[in-house]
Amino acid sequence: MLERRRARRRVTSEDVASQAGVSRSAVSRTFTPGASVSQETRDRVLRAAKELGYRRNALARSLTTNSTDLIAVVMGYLSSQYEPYFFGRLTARLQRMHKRALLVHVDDSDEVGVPLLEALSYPVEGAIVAAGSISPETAEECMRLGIPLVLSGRAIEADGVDAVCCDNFRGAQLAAEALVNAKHKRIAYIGGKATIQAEVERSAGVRDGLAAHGLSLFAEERGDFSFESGYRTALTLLRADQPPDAIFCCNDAMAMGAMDAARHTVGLAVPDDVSIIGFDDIPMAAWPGFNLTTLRNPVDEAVDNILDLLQRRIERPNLPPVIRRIRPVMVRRGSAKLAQL
Amino acid sequence: MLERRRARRRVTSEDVASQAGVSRSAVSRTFTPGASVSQETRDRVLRAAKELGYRRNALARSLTTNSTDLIAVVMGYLSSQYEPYFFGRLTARLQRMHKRALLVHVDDSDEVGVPLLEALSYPVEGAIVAAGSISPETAEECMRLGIPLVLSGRAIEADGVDAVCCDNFRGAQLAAEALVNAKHKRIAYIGGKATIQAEVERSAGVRDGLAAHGLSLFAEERGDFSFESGYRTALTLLRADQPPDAIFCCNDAMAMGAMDAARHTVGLAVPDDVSIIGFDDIPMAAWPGFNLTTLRNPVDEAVDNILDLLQRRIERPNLPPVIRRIRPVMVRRGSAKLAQL
DNA sequence: CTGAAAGCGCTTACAG
DNA sequence: CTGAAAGCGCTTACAG
Repeated sequence: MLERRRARRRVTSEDVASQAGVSRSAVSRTFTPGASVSQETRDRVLRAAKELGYRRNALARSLTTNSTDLIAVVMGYLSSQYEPYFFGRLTARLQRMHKRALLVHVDDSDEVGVPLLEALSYPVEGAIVAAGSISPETAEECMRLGIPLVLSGRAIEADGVDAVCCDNFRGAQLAAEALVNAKHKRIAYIGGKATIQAEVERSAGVRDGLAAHGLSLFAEERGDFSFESGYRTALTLLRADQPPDAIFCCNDAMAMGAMDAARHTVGLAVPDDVSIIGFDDIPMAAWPGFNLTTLRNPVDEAVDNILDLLQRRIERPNLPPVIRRIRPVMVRRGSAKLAQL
Repeated sequence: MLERRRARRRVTSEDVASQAGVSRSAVSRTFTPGASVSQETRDRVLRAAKELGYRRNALARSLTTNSTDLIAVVMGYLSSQYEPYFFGRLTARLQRMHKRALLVHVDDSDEVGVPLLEALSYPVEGAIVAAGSISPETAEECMRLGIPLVLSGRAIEADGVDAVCCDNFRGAQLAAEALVNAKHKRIAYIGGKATIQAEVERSAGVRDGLAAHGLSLFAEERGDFSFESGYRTALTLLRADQPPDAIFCCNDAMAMGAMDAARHTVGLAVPDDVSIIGFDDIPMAAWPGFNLTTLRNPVDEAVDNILDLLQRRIERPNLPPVIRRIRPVMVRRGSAKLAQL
């Protein structure tokens, strides 16, 4: 019975101190790199700590050191193929930096305000927003609380808020140019949800790329970034009297849906009858069945930049806000007929 | 300049108290549901809190209440398609229970010991292990620290450790039976990494299901759960002099790889030339291009059970350990010729 | 209903 | 190098 109650109460530095016959200060010092403790004291403390199973309480510690190593990370359902890939990298890197991710879940298109602010009752050192949308008011509130904010894939103009985004406009321009150079004449676009920044920018980019050659979009549909929506909208495009000879899709999942529609349902060859280009270069894009030509949205580079900006702003909270744009690169695989380089 | 310094220091209950002209106790009470405060005091505190942008510090609070609402969650790179799906659900549910996930990242096949134990310096109320492997020693250590542990998809025998797993053996049996009933004669198996529990159990199950009808595996290959490995090993099977007429794969990703190999590379029709069955029923299995027949590993049911067990053990730490098995269900789509039900 | 005080588990000047 | 003491931001008996 005694055993049981003992198991439940966490061992404290006081326990270790009395077991080792030293003060709590000595215990604290042995676990603080660089603090001055004699070898003998240190050994006794270490021994006692081991016997008792002591682990210092990071929270109690943070109360005095004022550093928690906690970073709030806002994520959604990870339902796209891109998100989990990004997220896995991000959390791995965070851990390597000895920071801990405190998760905030938001339904994908919700404003992050309430759940994020709730999470901020834990004294995090910063927050990374990689899902949902964030209002200027929420950003302002974080600023007031002194919590540095870094947005991923979404940018707003606000003091103390940094962002890293793919250069979506440029990427879509590249896709349009490559398609035009390969003599495609009827270039269609399948967009994502109109409220999402990536859609706005990619949509503008493809139009701009076409306009530079005196062309405009031959046809256009709107999906919701899901495979299914790519499949469905591609069907509409490909069954028209005049089908497109190329489709640029706002993300890879929709591009894959479009490939499926062309090949399995309409009976068209890709890329011989229709070229298809996606965006993101998720791992699945390289699968032989898809072998998708796409614009790579470089995950590691994005993660590096996010962490770098966060660090910077933790150290110097009053820096002017920055938006870093990551250059996408064209990955040529088999789903589009493109001119030789 | 003063402004700046003010922004950096977090507003405390002391600040609110003096602004409102009340004691810290009063502040604490207004934020503690059910505590007795007069309406007037409450109003003044609320007003002051709002003006100052006060948010009570969950960590400082936890020091006295002894409850942090923090749950450590061990995850990997989310590289399979199943993991992010599972993980998104888990964190959503956790948040709805007003628990916060503290993330622990492990490289997928590593032992979780070091990173998990490090995370436990934060006073979490429990831990969920959904990636990596866990040694009895690590489990024992968690037990000593009084941290309830629930494993997902992996089971070990240890006091104070609960687990929820798919009934993999049963699922694989079902696949074997369905294939035999549909008169397949040459049934092959593509396994996953031999060290993973799901592989061990699914492999045993398919053999058992076959043996019940006097059959045994016609051929066998080993992949690593990735699409690529399914593709590669299926190629070997299908290019043999005597190819199988059915392939059961240890997970959906490999089954999709096998489908791709059959259709795009070898030129075989699925299911007319070869039936293919996967395991898990990841969202992608339903995509038209795959339309994969598979065993559903029910995510929501798993999550419910994990959370239920965790709750139970937090309340009653000394309960005997339990392993809950979730029944998989056969999802009949188009990738396998099966007998009518 | 309210406030002064003790306490949660730690760290860090301070004095020795 | 070491320990006693104060303090981090909160909560909770206790007394009024």
